[in-house]
Amino acid sequence: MRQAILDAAEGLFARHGFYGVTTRQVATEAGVDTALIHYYFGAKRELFDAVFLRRAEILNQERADSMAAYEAANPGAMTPLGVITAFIDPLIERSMTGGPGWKSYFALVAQVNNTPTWGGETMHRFFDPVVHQLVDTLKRARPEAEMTDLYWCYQFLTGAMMLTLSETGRIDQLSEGLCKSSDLEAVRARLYRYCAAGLEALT
Amino acid sequence: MRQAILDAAEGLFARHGFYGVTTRQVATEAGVDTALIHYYFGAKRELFDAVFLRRAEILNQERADSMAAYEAANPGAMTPLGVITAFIDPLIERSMTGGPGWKSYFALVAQVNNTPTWGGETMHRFFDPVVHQLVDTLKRARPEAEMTDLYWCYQFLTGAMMLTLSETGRIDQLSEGLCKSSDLEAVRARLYRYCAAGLEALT
DNA sequence: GCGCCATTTCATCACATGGTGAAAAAAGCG
DNA sequence: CGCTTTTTTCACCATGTGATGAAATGGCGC
Repeated sequence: MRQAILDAAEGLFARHGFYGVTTRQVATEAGVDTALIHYYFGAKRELFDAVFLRRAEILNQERADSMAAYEAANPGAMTPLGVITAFIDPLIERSMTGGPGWKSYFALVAQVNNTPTWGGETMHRFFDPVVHQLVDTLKRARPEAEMTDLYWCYQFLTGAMMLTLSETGRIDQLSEGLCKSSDLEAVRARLYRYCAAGLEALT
Repeated sequence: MRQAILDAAEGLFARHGFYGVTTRQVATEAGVDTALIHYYFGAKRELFDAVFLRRAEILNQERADSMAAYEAANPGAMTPLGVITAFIDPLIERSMTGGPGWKSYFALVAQVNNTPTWGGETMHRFFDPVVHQLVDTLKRARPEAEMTDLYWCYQFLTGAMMLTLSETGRIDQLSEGLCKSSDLEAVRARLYRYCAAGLEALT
């Protein structure tokens, strides 16, 4: 039941945001009583945090491993493209093969990422260590780069990446079917190079 | 009063999103009665659209003019950097000198941009023409580029740009004060080159 | 002053909201 | 089986929600 509640909450929060979802909707979707949500998670916000944490832990582990593996395999010969690929690819992979729960999750993170009041603080709580690992690894790949530039690069990267992973369907409508949000192979073929080239241009 | 309501709604929607704001809060903030909101705008969603439309019109005009002026000044010698600068700079300029209302507005657009269900549709309704102008102009600057690549470039660009313009404070916390969300000159010095280099790398 | 209009306030409705405590059911265990 | 503990349901509360229609207020030409 605990997992069923998390799954239902994840999907709903992803579609309508924190305030756009009621505990009753979550309960109905999960097929349980409203009170059960409070029994397991307490207040609504704590449920949200539980949803957020569940996959964040997995993601942080995979990304840390991915970057560490890349660095170990290319001692002294790291490129920004390689580091960035190691940083992003675990997410693309999960989105492509992890099932609909992961798609919802990324849409959720994208919203939080762009939420002013508590979004920055939430991202900070769950994702800061792995981002610092990215920036530090990039610094080792390009020692002459300024830290400020690297942080800005991360900002641009995460904005582009999360919007793309959230698959809002905007690009489908805009390009009149030429591009498809769901075509993550097309993203893979472009996003990494895009971000790497941007970084090279700034350093 | 009409403007006061729009201002209050804009600030609140930007901070808490559509569902995170009640008509009563808007009324209190604007110093008017709840019923007045319905008198002027009808349903809550129509109020939201009115907020969204007010500055979208200004923005679309300025961006269209900016890109047209660039093209007129550089016949046959356009660069992606120039086109992208002409596309983004009006927003940066407004955010820097337009007052707090504009800052709220960009935070609002950033959220809508990342909203799955109705976000794509809303962006489509208000901003599609000027984006098509961007893509078409880029195509004239780089005729050999594929349209699909240009659309993806726009997707990455808008993700990076809107997250940055929403000034969530995340980069401040992440970089421990090294970078400041509010330092739009720092953004100007980096974002244009970043996006232009990304585009060149894909074409 | 007076009628006419747009604007603003007031009182209120029907319903949704997050949350709670007690009771019921199910599961673990000798 | 009996007993305890965990899990699930039920009934309910206080408050907040978007929205409405009637009444009051204000400005303005005459």
